[in-house]
Amino acid sequence: MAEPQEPSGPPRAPSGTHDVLWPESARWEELVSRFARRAQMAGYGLALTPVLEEARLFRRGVGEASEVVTKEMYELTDRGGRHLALRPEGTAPVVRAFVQHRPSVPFKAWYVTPAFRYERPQAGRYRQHHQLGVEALGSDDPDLDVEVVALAAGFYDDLGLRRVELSVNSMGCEADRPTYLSALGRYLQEHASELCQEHQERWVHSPLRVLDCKRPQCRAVTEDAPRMVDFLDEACAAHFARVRAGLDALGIPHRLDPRLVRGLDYYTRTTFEFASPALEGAQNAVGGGGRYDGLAEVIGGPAAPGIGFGIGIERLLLACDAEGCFDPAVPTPDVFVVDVTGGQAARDLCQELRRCGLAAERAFGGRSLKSQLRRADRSGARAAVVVGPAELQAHRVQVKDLRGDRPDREVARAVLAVELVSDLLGGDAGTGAAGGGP
RNA sequence: GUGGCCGUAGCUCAGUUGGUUAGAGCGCCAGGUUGUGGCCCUGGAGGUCGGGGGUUCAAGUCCCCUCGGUCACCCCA
Repeated sequence: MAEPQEPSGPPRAPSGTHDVLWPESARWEELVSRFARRAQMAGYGLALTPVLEEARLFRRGVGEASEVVTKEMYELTDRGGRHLALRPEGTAPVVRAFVQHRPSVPFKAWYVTPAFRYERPQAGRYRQHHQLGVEALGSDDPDLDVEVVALAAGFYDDLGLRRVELSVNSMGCEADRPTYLSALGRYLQEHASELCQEHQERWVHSPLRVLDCKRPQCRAVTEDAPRMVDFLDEACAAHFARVRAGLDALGIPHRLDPRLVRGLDYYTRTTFEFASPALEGAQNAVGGGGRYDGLAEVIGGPAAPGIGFGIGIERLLLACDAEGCFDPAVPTPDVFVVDVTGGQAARDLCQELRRCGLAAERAFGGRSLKSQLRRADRSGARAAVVVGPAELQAHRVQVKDLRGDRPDREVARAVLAVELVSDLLGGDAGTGAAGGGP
């Protein structure tokens, strides 16, 4: 544990965290709203759960064996002596809420949340990153698996991503996994000397992790290792077959990856991962998830099967950049109010125009006419409303078309809002929005 | 947590073998037009050269430490 040293200079975002400011944040707004729309269309409602949870939730739920919990979790003791943790992932908290409140099933929820993992930061890997996800509890119907995977796949499609590759596997269940683990164990024992240095030591402790190892020695060994999919009992095999048939039926391309092992301990049966080959480097998983039929029980609740996924927003946006897609227009004001008579007119006009449904912007601080018009232009507003002494006197304003070549015109102040709504919003919007208190 | 590379204005970057007051483009502000934006021209503001220590007559340039970024490992979103 490093001795913390007092940083110098003004405070900055901690290592591995980052700010998202305008206009980049406009992409986040659009991204989240598209996901929300898709989730709602499929019957998922928003779930908001605390960023802080009891640390034991993750120890038990995510698992003592997972590195996410053992090496990467942000833990703290609060003033009341409670042992808490910043959520390292999104599933366990939703399952905890499900167990705590027992909503009717199937319980289908979507979320957007920060997730915290103490790792060495690099591109696409942060100590605080953000995930979009869904969880569906209370049914083990394989068609639910298909629905969940299809939701994610459709979302990638929505963003214009064309190169996202879906891998699927089945991890089996409590009944058939021991048989597989002993078969895998026997195989690894025979080939232990051929494994990479790290796994020569560790294969006994976590044999499944060897399957995930990317070093050539381990890859060579696991190429012919026993595959979980060959050890599924009848029910699990049928379940997995139905899932794959469902994906085929919906036209969702996918590839069986018998070595797909996910790093969180709770997974059973269906697991899946979306990777973007457009992303350089190792951080190319843009989403992943699976079924967790034992999780609710593990954390002390009723038996309740479930499935879900998480999508990393930062990585997803990197993938969009790499593919050159999802570049939504940054919202701009409809109208920019220029006032060289002291500011009261701008104050009042902005309020009025906004009430009528127009996005109105202005300058502050008594700037020159030239300066205000320059800002109007750079704001991207389609029109400028100019108020000078003469206009003020005559109860009129000048309207300038900033994007086209329509000549300037004078409009009576009293009818300005109506005129602009008609001009800029196509005539029908905003008419009901006027009135009401300030 | 291990190792490699990098850190100069808000942004993208120049800065010669260590050598006067550290530069450019973009952006920002103002002026060129006593009331008219974009294009153009002129000027201005803005830098503890990431931070600290050391070597030296002299450090943005060299050394050490540290912080941050980045890449690989690891892990995963």
